[in-house]
Amino acid sequence: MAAPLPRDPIADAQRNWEEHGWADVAAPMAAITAIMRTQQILLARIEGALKPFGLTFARYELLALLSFARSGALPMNKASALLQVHPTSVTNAVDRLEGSGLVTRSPHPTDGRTTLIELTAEGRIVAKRATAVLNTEVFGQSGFDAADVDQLIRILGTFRRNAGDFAD
Amino acid sequence: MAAPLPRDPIADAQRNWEEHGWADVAAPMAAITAIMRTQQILLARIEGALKPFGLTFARYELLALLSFARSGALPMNKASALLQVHPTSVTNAVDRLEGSGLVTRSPHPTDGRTTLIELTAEGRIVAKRATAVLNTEVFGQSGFDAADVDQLIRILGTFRRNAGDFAD
DNA sequence: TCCAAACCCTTGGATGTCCTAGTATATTGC
DNA sequence: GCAATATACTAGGACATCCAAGGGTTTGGA
Repeated sequence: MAAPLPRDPIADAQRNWEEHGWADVAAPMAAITAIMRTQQILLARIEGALKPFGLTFARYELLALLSFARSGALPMNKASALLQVHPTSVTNAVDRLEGSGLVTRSPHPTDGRTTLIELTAEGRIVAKRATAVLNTEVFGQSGFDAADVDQLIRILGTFRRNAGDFAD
Repeated sequence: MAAPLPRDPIADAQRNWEEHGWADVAAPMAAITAIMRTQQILLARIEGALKPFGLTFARYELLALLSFARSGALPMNKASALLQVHPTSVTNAVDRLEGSGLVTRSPHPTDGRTTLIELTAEGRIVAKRATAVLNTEVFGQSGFDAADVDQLIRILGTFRRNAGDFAD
């Protein structure tokens, strides 16, 4: 782990923005940069917790999504839409999960264009165990207090809705 | 742009967590997932704004950092620390920026191990123009209201400090 | 009926991130 | 003064993401 910096680099950037005549957008710049950095920190924690399972976050998300589907199966395009990633990213994740024996591909019964992704028995077990570890090691120790968690859910929920993620 | 989903997939995930007996970590899970998704949306906006300049966010960050350095030059390891990315990521960014003629590498005057990255005249101009576009198209239209921006800066600042980013 | 438009998935290419190693230079301790 | 340790950067590899393009399947209007 790198030694902490003496000062917050994002606060410094905000000051730079203000001094260069961009005071009107300095705060949003700092907030957005902080989101980028926070994502990086959280992703590293998540990947670390998943490593023992041979999973990455992208693959875990797909596994978790399938485990919540009634039938344990979903069309590729549905998974792409729900995970909000490019279809090729799903292809990539399925290739690797299939290689690990955690999911299988099968043809859609009525639509020849569609491929169904299905959880294997082992995939279901791994999803359960990985979730337990993530809950304990990451989500249970997020470092956000309860009130801030609520704030984040509210603020980011509004943002995502305005960005066109969902209509709700 | 994909059509909005009928419902918020993260809120659905939160409900799933609660129904499976993980109610105690359902909210932090939702907050963290929302941060991941928000980062993805913001990154796409930023990359879109930078595309006309032939820049990516990683390269822009390095350019911006250099433009705020008094001398317009920084050692690679300093840049790595301030941008909080792996040294190899800086090597990669410098390779490409150097190829575009926006920065140059030069030996450190006293430490033979160190390489200085220096902004070229063109690099300085591009940095300035790219910043102007980002300010107008992204930071100036973040979709966060002023009060929420303050909340984000506070919440994520505390998080980053606790994560060991800075001592401040 | 039949062909064009729409849709689904995959392949190939470009980028970025990190990790592990390896090379070169500095610094430290005996 | 010299060997051991620490630091700085780069090369190569694994993954993930997106875009552009291509081939197969469906759907819908002429």
